[in-house]
Amino acid sequence: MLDEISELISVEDFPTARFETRAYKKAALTIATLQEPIEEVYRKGGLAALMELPGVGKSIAAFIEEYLKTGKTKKYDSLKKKYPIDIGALTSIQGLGAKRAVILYKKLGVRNVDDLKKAIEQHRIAKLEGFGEKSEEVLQQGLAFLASGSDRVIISVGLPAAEDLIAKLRKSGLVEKALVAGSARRMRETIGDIDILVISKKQEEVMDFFTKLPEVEKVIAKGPTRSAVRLKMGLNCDIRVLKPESFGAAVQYFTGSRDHNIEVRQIAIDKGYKLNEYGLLDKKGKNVGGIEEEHIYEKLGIQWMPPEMREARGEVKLAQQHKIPRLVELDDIKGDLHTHTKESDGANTLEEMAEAAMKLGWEYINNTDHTKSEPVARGKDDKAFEGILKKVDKLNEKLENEGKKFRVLKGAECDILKDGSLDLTKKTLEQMDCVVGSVHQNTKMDEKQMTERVIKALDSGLVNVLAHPTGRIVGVREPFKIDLEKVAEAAERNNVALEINSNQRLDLSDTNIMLVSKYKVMFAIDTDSHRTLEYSLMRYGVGTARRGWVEKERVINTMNLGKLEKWLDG
DNA sequence: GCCGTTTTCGGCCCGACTGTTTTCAGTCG
Repeated sequence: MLDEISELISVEDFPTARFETRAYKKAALTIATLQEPIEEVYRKGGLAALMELPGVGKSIAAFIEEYLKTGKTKKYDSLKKKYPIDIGALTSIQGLGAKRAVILYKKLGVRNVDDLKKAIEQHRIAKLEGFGEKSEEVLQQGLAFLASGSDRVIISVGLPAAEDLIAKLRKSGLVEKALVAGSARRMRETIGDIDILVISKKQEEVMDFFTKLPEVEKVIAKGPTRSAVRLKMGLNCDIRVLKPESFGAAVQYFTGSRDHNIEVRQIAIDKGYKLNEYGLLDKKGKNVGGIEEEHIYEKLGIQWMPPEMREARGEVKLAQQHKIPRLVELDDIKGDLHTHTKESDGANTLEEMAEAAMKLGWEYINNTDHTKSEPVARGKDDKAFEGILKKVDKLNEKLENEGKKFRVLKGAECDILKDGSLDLTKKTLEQMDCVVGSVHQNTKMDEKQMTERVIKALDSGLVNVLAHPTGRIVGVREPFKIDLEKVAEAAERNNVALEINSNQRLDLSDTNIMLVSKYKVMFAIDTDSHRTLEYSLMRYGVGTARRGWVEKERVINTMNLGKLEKWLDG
């Protein structure tokens, strides 16, 4: 409702309309990204608690209270009476904003997406004043795009696509510098578009080259400094050609996030500067920023921070105090504690998995085939694990004889059953170096039951890592209900590491990592690889950990083998 | 309508691109 109000006010022309639009938009965003339902906030703290929320003041707090009490609000109803249109759906169409949506309503009676479709079919839009053939075409394409259901893609798909484009730009010889900005640089779990920044003296040639790449499906906009295309893979991609002296500011600006930038820009203003994508400008309008974004932060007296942290979650304040932590890096990773082989549902042999891990410079992997309750994944019972463990011993012996400094740990991805018991006997599990416990089935239980189930497994003392603690799969499966704080408490108590799964799960997520970080809990960043190629996913787990502000010291697979073994025994 | 270690009144980001226009409004990021 707040979003709709924001849109509808934007078409009004009273003097402060554009600012009220922004105010409602901000409040809507705050509430949409709240960690708990707004009902809870109000129930706990009433009107005062509502007004504590960023962007929520007296009026909007009263609005929320009215809604929670009566299920409706006068403000919304009266605006909807004036503009009885589905403004949210209409403005979600690329190329259609609130103003023209209202014009379409007033002139043609278009109230929703279906009406718009009809108006386009009847060719009525091109004839309107202020519109034209091209406008009608743009709307038609916008509708088609909407229908195609194009959405955000997971970072492990989006970032490589962006990096391929960067590689092509560099190879073209037309650019002096090229990099990916935006949410991909921040390693957000999903990205909605790709932002590319380049320095080049050959603006026009770069744009020609880029818009004609085979990956491009359609050119949306093309100018000397900015072009936008739709890629065949379904994402939009923006490219900007910059002058060297603006590059630092542009990298900072286009990396975002938007909220982070608002905070940084405020500091610039306080210090008498003006910060935009072209530079950090002093009072005389002279650009004092530099070619690297570090210069911008430096000049503002803020410590530079990794892009993954820039989500307006307190990092700016921390940077002002020069207390930015040293986050875990891909190079810190010494091995992978969650891997599968052909033995269960993987694609490679144990030897191949070990070989590939050695090539990455890792010191160990943990061999974790599925257990018997996962027949689909060809899970193994106690008897079968006897054989598997022997195989691991044999391989380790062979590696040692060859003088290789590498170890395969004995483990399993052991199902945590419905009642919290484990899918293998104590005897089998005790022979293992590192047991990864995970919930795969009966995930629909209520929060209390699920929490107790997992805690019981952790309290068994047999589990070393809790895999994908919320069970979610990005874009596929919602997390199950579980009280992660209680789980973290149990994990701390039992010396169990919580997994940050690098595969399509990205579980724990960045915000969940932050949630459990108040406990002295350790993490394991795993790839859950089912083939050697999936080891490359490790960077996304590390990225997610970094988004949760995780330091190297909190990650057990940054330890060398000796230290890790000690930790596992402890 | 929100916000405030310089302000409780007076600010609030702004430039690029496009289409429909003869100088600009709408949309987007």
